Amino acid sequence: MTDIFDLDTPALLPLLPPATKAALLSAAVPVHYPDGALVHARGDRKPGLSVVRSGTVRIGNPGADGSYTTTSILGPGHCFGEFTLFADLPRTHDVVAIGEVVIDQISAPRVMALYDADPKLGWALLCLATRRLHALIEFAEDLRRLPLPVQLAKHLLAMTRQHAPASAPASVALVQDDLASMFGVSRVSIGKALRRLAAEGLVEIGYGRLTLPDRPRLADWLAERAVLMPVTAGG
Amino acid sequence: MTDIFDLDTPALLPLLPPATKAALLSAAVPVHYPDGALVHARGDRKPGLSVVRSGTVRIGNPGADGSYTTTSILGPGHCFGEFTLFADLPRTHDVVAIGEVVIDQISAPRVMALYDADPKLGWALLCLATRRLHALIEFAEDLRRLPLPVQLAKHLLAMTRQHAPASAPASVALVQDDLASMFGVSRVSIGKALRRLAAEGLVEIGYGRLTLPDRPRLADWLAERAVLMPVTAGG
DNA sequence: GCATAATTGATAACAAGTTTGCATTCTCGC
DNA sequence: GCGAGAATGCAAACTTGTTATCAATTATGC
Repeated sequence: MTDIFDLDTPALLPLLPPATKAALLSAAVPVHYPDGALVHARGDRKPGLSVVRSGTVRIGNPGADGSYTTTSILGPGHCFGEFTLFADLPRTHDVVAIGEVVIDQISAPRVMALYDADPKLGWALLCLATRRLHALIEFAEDLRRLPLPVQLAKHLLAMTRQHAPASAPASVALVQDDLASMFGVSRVSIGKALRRLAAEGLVEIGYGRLTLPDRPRLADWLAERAVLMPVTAGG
Repeated sequence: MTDIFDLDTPALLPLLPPATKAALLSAAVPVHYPDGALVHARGDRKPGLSVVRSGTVRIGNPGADGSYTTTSILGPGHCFGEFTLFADLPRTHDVVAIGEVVIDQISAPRVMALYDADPKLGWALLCLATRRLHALIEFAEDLRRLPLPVQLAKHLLAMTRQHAPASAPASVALVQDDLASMFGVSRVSIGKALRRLAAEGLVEIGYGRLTLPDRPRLADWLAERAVLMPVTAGG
């Protein structure tokens, strides 16, 4: 499973033309991390771009009270570290390996050189950044306006968007605690929300697993409850 | 007053070298809008970059129930419309003029031409996008973890960051209803939160105006309550 | 000055989420 | 099979925010 919670944002590598991609990867140093290893820590100053080659990483931050907020879970082809390059910021999040992971690390000077040599890289990074920004703005808006069950349904649907065919049941391996840390609410609330969706037959609750038996119906159910007209990419 | 709620993000124009800035502005068509005019509407398809020349605009969206969420209020030098250029999205927000406004409108083809001709433009846009992304991620995190009075205090402080000297009292012209729409909460809650801050002497509540009598003390107060270590640019 | 509109304050009934503690159910390894 | 650990279900007391309504205060135009 690749992108559990990527807010439906594309990965970097597929956005790059072959030549640009090759140049980027040839400038990279692959680094192996065991399960649970800290790839970067919030506050680190060393700038650079990182691309997931294999495995998944969790992007998030521990709170002062011991709670943990997961911002994103990234799979192969996804990148992180742009903040350190363009916003002149230290690492803003902890990055932790989930299982065995290989990360292509590209130092800041090499990224800069590539940026100057090939405008396609900057273009792809801009596409990525704007799409993430958009996804995040919508997420933040949802966070403020939608009741939890609706938010939850929306994201479960987004998580399974690439599961084909679209009309078939889809299931995700997820533990309620993880959902809680993603939405910043307690497990109790997640449980309640899930059971409400389950009561309507929109999800089936399993042990460490959720199933969406009828995604088209879920989509309809969501459309009735959206506060905003949906806006999607493409014409 | 320029940027009421810009999450402390820099404007585009100051990020551009003089030559790039001149090229961009010479490709622009200045358009005048009266108070309350709709500059763009959510869902519009016409892509292009817009730069505020004078006045302020409110970026936000009406909800299905008639409520309104303000995402941002932008002053001179700030830009919007990147989503339509790089993310292949229609307008994601309504943009409404606050008072008389002049906007420099730059069509998509002209922006593309400039992007190819001058890497500095892409660089500046990347800086902007990543900083906004960062600000928004932190905002979303605050939204989930901080109690309202703390959020409020944090943003009041951010709003007055450019008021010099830093140790002097600062005041912002703001109506409680506006704050409510920014935070996506009711006016009642904003009132309560403000009165709580006022009880500690951290803010003074006026009519259509809030004053921070002792910003250093407010900063200390905030530091005690932050869930995350602060991360700032530079350094 | 004074009426009017805008803004803020206050209250009550209600909804949603939190924390805490414990019971129950499921899975996996042996 | 069965036990241990993981994951989920449930309940009670509490906190925070919401809606709705009305009162009090402050600017502003004439």
